[in-house]
Amino acid sequence: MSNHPVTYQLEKKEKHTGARLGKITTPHGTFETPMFMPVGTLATVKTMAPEELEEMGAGIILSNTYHLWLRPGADIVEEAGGLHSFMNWDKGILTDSGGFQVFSLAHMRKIEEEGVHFRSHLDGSKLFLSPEKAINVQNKLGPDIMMSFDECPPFDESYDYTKKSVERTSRWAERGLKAHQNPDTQGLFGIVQGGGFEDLRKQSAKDLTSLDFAGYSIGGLSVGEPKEEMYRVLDFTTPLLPEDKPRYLMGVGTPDALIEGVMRGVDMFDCVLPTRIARNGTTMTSKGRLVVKNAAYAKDFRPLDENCNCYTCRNYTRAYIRHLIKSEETFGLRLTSYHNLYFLLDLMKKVRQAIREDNLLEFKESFFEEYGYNKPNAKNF
RNA sequence: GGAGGGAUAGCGAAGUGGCCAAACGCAGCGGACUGUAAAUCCGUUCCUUCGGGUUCGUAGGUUCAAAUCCUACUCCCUCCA
Repeated sequence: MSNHPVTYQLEKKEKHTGARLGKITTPHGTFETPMFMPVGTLATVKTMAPEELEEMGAGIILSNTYHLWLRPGADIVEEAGGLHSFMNWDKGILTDSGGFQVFSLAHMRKIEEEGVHFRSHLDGSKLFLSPEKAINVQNKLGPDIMMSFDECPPFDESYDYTKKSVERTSRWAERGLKAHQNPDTQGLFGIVQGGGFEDLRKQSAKDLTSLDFAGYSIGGLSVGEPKEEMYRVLDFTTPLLPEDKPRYLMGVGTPDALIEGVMRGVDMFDCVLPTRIARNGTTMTSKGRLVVKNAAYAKDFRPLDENCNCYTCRNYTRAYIRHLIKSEETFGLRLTSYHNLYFLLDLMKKVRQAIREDNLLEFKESFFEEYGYNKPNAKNF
């Protein structure tokens, strides 16, 4: 096993669950885990300044290979001195490989053993992304953590197809590892796939852990399947991953799934949900979802969340934020984005504290109760 | 005083005898959103006991049938005096 530039240090495991408290060290600092990572696809967490992300406690953010490759192009980012310099963010950066776009742009791409042929979503031009190309681009972008180029099939894909896909993703992972040019400064993660099939998840985990990745992520979840299905898969998948490396559950960002994921031994999460719903006028609060753009808040002069200490909640009211959003003022989107990110980062902070104190189950119970997950027909993420 | 144009649902605006409870846009209301083709998308907005009932400035009329044709009236706009 070589020395990776990204390392995991386990501090303790919660007494009653599989939850892990730890630290991940990257060339751009150390952050505590479990951690939620804000998503900044195009080298910006939409509407947020890096200073604000730092202020709210983000230690690492995401960006995206496919999107940056198309615009502005990997060479420009490289010439700028890499992503950190380009976007003025000196903490951790993780780039997704473009694997998710194999899923989300499914109707304009074609998968082959060599790689994936895409149609650019920007101008329709023909593109080709391979495991080597994805690594090559990420080497130029210069994130602390790079992801292997994988295929993320739909959860309800057939066993036969999923099996073929898993095997190909494993081969792609190995090819990516070989193509990696900066193993001393950038860590590369492998992505476990396999849909809802236990033996395929096992196969995928076995293939990938036989290779020396800096960390492992669990992909192919949170793609529309019921939460119980995701938890079921996590139950048998996280135990397949090495104890001494980071575990990253991709695409998860609902409060309950974050806690459930932590209890099953996950260290890192990312999700566009908090920032996307924020831009669409919805917020997460300790009392559950609050659609601040709704008429009910027109004359509500309380903060979004009376238990929140974020910049938004310390200074602005629901009525004002609703007004801004209804008026399409960008400041409104900033305020809700700030709050939602703060909410999840703060949630993870509380989760870490609960692990430290061995009372994660109690914490979960009271959080769920407050948030409204225990109510029968509660509308919540 | 004279000549012409116009009044359509919350607003703007199509429609000029039947397929019109009336296109479309906006505004309003609600919903969706999970490794971001998303500051996007979807639904809905006369009343209703869901059978139907009342609408297209107002009042009459023609017609089997009128937002659409005719008459009068009211109001608005433009031009001329």
